Amino acid sequence: MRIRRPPGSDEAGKARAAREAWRAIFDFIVATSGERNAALGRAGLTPNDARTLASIAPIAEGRSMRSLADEWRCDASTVTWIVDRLEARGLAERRPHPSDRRSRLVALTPAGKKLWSQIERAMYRPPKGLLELSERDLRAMRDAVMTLPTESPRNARSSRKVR
Amino acid sequence: MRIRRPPGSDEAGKARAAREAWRAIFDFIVATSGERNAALGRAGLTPNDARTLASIAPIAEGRSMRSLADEWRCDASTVTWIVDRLEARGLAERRPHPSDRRSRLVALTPAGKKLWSQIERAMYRPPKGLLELSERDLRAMRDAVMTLPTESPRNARSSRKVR
DNA sequence: TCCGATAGTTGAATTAATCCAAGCACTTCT
DNA sequence: AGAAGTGCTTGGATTAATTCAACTATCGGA
Repeated sequence: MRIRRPPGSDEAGKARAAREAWRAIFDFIVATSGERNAALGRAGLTPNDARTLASIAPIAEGRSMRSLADEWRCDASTVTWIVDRLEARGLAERRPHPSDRRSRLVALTPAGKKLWSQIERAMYRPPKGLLELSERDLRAMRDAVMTLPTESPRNARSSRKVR
Repeated sequence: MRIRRPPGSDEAGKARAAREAWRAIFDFIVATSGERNAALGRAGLTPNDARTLASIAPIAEGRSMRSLADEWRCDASTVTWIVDRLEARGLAERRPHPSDRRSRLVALTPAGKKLWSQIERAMYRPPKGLLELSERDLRAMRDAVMTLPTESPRNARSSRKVR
């Protein structure tokens, strides 16, 4: 039995386009992940380290350990361990919280900021394969993809007050 | 000093479109990676396990340990360890190589195939945010992105004969 | 002023992932 | 046939990541 589709846009068509687009993107991401991981490795960072830098970098004053544990849904002691490592390498530092003496704010050191900006540049460099697309396609893609919801992982959905 | 650009399409514009597109895609991937990792976790798989399943699944007869070590650029004993784990869970099995008795072919068991097909489905399900795009944008994106070079990581660039 | 929550650390334990060195079994080259 | 090379496993070691339990210091409400 054939389904009669309305002449304009139909949901099935949209879902199908999304599915096909996502599949292609996902495969491309997987295919190019090697380059990015290698870049991290060259910088002496684990993927975890990179995630940590990414979480800390946007907030210059620093973020509490607690807020990191909430964002990553891990035990507080895991954060202690992760930050210890970064601190030992001079990439991050603990600062006193201005109003709560229990809390410590984790912020990047100048060295940490510098390294992170390098990493960021490497991650944001389009993989070579992308440049094989036509300019027309790239523009269309850019216009579409730039309207994607950002939903920063930083603004975590938590009942606790973050920061 | 201004650069005079040809009237039609210019390289700088293309590079810029690529850069902006990639950045948006990359951010989206990062923002949605939590869901996918959670799906893996629910299946009791590490990211590494998933990579392994993905490497083995496409070749029904099985792949030699050596070819996996080459693909992942790791020590042979690491592959032994990884396959041991999968085998202990009944997801993969070692079979004799038909012509070289030193070699063993690693293949998925029926349970492994089943689990992998579930994982694959979960990975290829478009994240909710993607559906917020208009059908028009999704189609444009799909059409662009489907011409992306696949460059399967399976056909590794190695001087050794793989398989 | 207490007392219960909260922030963070420490110590001990576990699991994943990885390497290297040795060794065995088998293949291939001369 | 012998020697050299290849495929894989074992044993030992290391590092990353993570948890839980116990503890200290501090905050905040009744």
